[in-house]
Amino acid sequence: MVARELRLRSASDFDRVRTRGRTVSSRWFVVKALPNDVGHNRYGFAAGKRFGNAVQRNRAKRLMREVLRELHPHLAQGFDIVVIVRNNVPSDLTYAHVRPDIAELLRRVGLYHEARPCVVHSSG
RNA sequence: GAUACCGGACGGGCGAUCGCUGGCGUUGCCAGAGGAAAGUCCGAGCUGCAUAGAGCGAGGGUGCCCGGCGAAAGCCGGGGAGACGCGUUGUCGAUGCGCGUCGACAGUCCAGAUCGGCGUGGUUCGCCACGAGAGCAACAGAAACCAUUCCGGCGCCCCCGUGCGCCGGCUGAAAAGGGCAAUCCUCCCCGCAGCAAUCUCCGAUCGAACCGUUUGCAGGUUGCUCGCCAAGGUUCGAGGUUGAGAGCAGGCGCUUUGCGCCCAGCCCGCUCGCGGGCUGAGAGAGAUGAUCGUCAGAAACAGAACUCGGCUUACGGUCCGGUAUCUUCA
RNA sequence: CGGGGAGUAGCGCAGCCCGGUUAGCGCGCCGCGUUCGGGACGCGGAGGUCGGAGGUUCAAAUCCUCUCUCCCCGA
Repeated sequence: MVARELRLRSASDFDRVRTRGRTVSSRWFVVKALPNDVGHNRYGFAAGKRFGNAVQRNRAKRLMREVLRELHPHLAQGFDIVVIVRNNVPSDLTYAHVRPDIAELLRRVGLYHEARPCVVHSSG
């Protein structure tokens, strides 16, 4: 989980990032990023109604939050970032599947520069 | 012992590191989703609106009997009308009996009666009132709901026909005795809406009242004066936002860093109904997660959103009880 | 989270309230005719678990219960 100051809180913030932010996507996730004037990053997570029931939507959001919690110290600051899970993701998803996918998307959007992308992360 | 079905209980435990939400005495400590939290099918609390009482109308209500629990919904136990299946009286049918499964079933008994029984409601416990109607049944069949006479047989009127009476018949769910109230209706019961309810505070904005003094370049109304308007200030009211708080997290009260009483669960003591101790989720883009170790272990359905009591639906695995079948041993 | 509505042929809809004949209409589809050919037109035809399961009834698209999917509204 991410601390409250680092979360996107209002619907207007979400709409601004979703309409004007830069978008990259993979088979399972969509990442949108937009510079802000707060001085640090803020994160928002979304799972649509068609993704599954409440348990499956909460599960997906928690996995996304966990990935962003770990990657947050290594990211460029000053952006609002929205991570959206797509509806075709299998329901037996685990952290080991989610983390490389989102890290690759953040690298492609230019916020994440990992020295050796294939190495096992230290906090495992 | 195995398999299947039915009913009930449990709904992973312990440990390590990182992280989240709330509280507190804040380098930390404590607490932190369910049996269904779900569907929203019922009933209550709570809140706002409406409302004298009563009646009429609309809409809704799974409604046998007895006993128990409950605030109510409803649940538990027993019994009955009735339905279906199996067995049995040689077979088929009818009927009777036995067993099993079910049993959302009010609107009556009696040939009839202003009487009586029974049921419902009211009651001053003496008794009183009410228990009334309508509709539907395709196709087939002679005939389908105040019955009827198509066919055959028998009997009677002297004989035939006609007629009358009795018996039988194909059809159909049902053939004169009823069926349907998960048809209308009658009896009985029910105010409407819901925490995105509702209440409080702050802001934009709007309205009303009052103030608006002296000097000087100082808004508009004719150049000036007065007056009026505008700007500004104060008070009151309206308004109700992507705002804040309450509702809201065991409850209530008080002399409010706390104390007292009460409620529920668990544990302990025991003089056996009392005493003591511990515990009580409360978010607001919405808190329970991640990586591992271990136990035989990769486990289903599934996430609190105002609260509580039920109903229904979903569910891997383990344990307990019952029934049926098979196998082994005695 | 709360409150409502709808599922019927490939598509859009009737029928449901008040149960009973073959579940009907328009567009679409198929075949034939017409035309040099196509369209239009005319004739004929196919296509339906009435979202799913259970119940009431002699009989259910219709009545009752449960369930699935979709849509709308409420700060």
